[in-house]
Amino acid sequence: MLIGELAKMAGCEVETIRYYEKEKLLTAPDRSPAGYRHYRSEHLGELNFILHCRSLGISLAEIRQLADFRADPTLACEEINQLIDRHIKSVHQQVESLRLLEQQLQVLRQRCPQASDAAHCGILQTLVQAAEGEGCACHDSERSS
Amino acid sequence: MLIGELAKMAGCEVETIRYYEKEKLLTAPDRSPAGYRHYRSEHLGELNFILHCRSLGISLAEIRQLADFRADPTLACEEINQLIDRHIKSVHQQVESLRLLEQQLQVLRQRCPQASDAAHCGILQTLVQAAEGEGCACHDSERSS
DNA sequence: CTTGACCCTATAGTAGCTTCAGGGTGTGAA
DNA sequence: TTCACACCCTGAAGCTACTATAGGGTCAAG
Ligand SMILES: [Zn+2]
Ligand SMILES: [Zn+2]
Ligand SMILES: [Zn+2]
Ligand SMILES: [Zn+2]
Repeated sequence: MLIGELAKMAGCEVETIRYYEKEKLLTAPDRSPAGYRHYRSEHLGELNFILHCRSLGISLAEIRQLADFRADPTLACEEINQLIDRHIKSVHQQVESLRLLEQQLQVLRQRCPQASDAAHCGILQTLVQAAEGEGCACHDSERSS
Repeated sequence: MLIGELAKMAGCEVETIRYYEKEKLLTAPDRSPAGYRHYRSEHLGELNFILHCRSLGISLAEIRQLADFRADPTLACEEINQLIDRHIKSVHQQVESLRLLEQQLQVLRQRCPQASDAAHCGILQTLVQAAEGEGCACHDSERSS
């Protein structure tokens, strides 16, 4: 299987595969005399493992760890669990801060209910006033709520 | 006011200020004979404007646009509103996808209720099986829900 | 006249790819 | 056979928004 076919089967870009190989996440395949990479089904498994972890937002460094645990399964379950726990925590924090952000943006958006020109844009006014240290609707709502 | 004082007043790093100047977000200040940057209160306003926008997750490219509207306020309120609307939409999408991600991670986590060794780690097993194309608890819960 | 806190520039590093430049390979058709 | 075209290769640069590092200059106090 050539790299383009592997990419199609796994649903990723050719460049991504080469990148994972360079980063030593994917074991290097055999090469044809012309230098073409030739993959087998085990490579598809490896690649899917990486892509699946990536779709869960797991970093390449963490995936490297997981792959090591996979290769040497005598220990480390506890570490795997902790890795996922840490990850859940950080995703949760991201969700919380983005939700706050969304609220702040909506408050800001309401400052300009109908469009006129920039001189009278409530959004721009709010941003400029905040820069002058006068407090802002968006971040003040955080305290008052 | 020297760069260190400005940084302290605005609550950012000195390097960040120099970076914004290089990116033409901040107007270049006068220099002392020795080459030191000397800032005035208007610079603090500019910098606070940028930092406040950044705290709302607005990109530097978008801040550049907003600063342009601020400089030439004859038009463009509608564009400002649209910029914020687009931004709210993208933040909202991020929140949604991260919430889904958190759910998936929690499903995955439950596959390993108690630690033993990696060979029996439900998390690792789930990830490996998913890579073999057998379907996974984490992403299948998406469909079943 | 030296110490230490500050300032300067230019460059490289971060994450996870994507894109580009500049070239080779392999196959089907004219 | 020779051409076109799709695919493959490498190495380097680009993306975001900074942060860090190297190597040096300035200034006030003691
Ligand atoms: Zn407006
Ligand atoms: Zn605000
Ligand atoms: Zn486990
Ligand atoms: Zn899954």
